[in-house]
Amino acid sequence: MTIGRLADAAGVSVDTVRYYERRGLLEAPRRTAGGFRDYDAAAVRRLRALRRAQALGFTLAEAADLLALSRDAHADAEAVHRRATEKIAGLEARIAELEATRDALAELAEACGGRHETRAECPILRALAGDEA
Amino acid sequence: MTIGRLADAAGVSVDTVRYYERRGLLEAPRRTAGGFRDYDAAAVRRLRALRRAQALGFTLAEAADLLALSRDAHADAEAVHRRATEKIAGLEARIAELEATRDALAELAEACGGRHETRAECPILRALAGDEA
DNA sequence: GGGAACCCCGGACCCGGGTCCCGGGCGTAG
DNA sequence: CTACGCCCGGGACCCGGGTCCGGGGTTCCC
Repeated sequence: MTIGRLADAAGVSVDTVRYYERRGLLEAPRRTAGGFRDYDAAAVRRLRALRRAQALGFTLAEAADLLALSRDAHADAEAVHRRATEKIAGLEARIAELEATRDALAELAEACGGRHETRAECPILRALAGDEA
Repeated sequence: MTIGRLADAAGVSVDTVRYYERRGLLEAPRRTAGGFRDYDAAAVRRLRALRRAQALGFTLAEAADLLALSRDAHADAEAVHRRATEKIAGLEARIAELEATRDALAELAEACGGRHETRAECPILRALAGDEA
């Protein structure tokens, strides 16, 4: 299977596949006589697994790490569970940050409302100017 | 006021001030005879306002845009309000994405639990492998 | 066997928001 | 007048995850 077919099968671009190989996330496949990469079905599974891990919020490095755990030896399912728990905590933290930002902005937007005050009175502009008192 | 004092006053680094100037977010100040940047109190206010806008979730370009609105002519407070509303929507969308990711991961983590199944049974690893059925 | 479609490699570039480094020039207190 | 700290410009580099490009070689179908 050529890189193009692998890419199609996994729903990524050819460039992405080569990029993953450079990053060490995807093993370098054997080559045809002409030098073309030649992949097997395992590569499709691996690539899809990487994408699923990514969709679950893991970075590429973390995804590779997770897959290594699943491949390595006597499955350390506890380690996998820990990675997941940490990632959830990270997501929660990020969500909390964004919510705090959203709340602050929503409060200002509401105070501002549809009312078209002059710029000196717009709560948003006042907040930016530092009129917090 | 030198760039170092401005940076201290606004709580950013000297490099950041120069970076903002390069980006056109901060007006190039006048210079001393020796070529040093010489800032006034307005620069401190401007820099702080940029940082506040950033803290409210705006990118630097958006922050500059907002400040331009507040400076321009007969305050178009409605435009400011619209920018805020759009940004809130963007934040909500991002939060929803992260929550979906978190929920998916939390579900897997709970199914996995503390129980140390073999890797073939760990729901997280199974999900990565594509065993969704 | 011809030509279209695909693949090779390596490097440059993108987003956003900076940080770090270098060699050399100011500015000021002692 | 000297020493030390701050400043100058400009370019390179960081994170993460890719994308795009150019010039050339390979495969495969008709």
